[in-house]
Amino acid sequence: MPCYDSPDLEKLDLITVLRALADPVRLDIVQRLYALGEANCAALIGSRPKSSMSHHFQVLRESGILHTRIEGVQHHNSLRLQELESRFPGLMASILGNIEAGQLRRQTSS
Amino acid sequence: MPCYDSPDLEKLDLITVLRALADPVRLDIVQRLYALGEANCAALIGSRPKSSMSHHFQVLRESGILHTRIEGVQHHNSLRLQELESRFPGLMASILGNIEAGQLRRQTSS
DNA sequence: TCTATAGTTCGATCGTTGTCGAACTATAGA
DNA sequence: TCTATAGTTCGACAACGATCGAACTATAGA
Repeated sequence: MPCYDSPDLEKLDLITVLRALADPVRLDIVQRLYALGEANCAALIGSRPKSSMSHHFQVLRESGILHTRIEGVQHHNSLRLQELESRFPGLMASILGNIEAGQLRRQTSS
Repeated sequence: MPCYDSPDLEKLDLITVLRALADPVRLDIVQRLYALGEANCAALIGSRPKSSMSHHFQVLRESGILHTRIEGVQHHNSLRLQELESRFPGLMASILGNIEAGQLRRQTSS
């Protein structure tokens, strides 16, 4: 099982990112992941089947939104906020703005 | 032919807006519309068939991104930047940021 | 080595959406 | 009233994407 290397910054495509975010399940994953900081898949699945969620994680990974760190049998997911901010300034802040305004800038500027 | 009333601010849905933007043809329309300020359909069509473009305009209208002012036989389209900014702060700026940074704030704060 | 756990891959199904030609509607101008 | 123009609506088709069960892979722990 490889280490899921994330796509390079300059390869991130706005359409791809928007499409990845434009799904209720994935937007929920992104927003909860933001609240949690880092989480494994199980913590984000809820009641949906694993195969469905695995698909959504794959879309988020391949679009560059999500980074997956493998530790043993668990996959720790986190948002690539810095990379996304430098590639598409303000985008994630506006998406996450509904949750808690202002926190993203604080988090990414460190 | 009715006057295409735009959906109310509080009815705008983030998923719907993101889905509307997550299409290359529509994102192109939005970006060119931003550059032009206001334009009729013909000015934005390019080489595509009218029926395809009419579909995209409908999606953009119904999602709340676009406002259509009817004048005689022509439909004048413009972005609802103020409304979008107040409903989803920073979203359109980040989408349009690739084009010309800073101009959106200047335009919407007037 | 055996089992449980975490997550992926595969394949099928099904609803959604983009595309486009053809017919239609409505307005402006001759 | 006739014609041209601007754009919509309809219907068909194809492609894509979400969902989910079942089988699979890989690691941790007993």
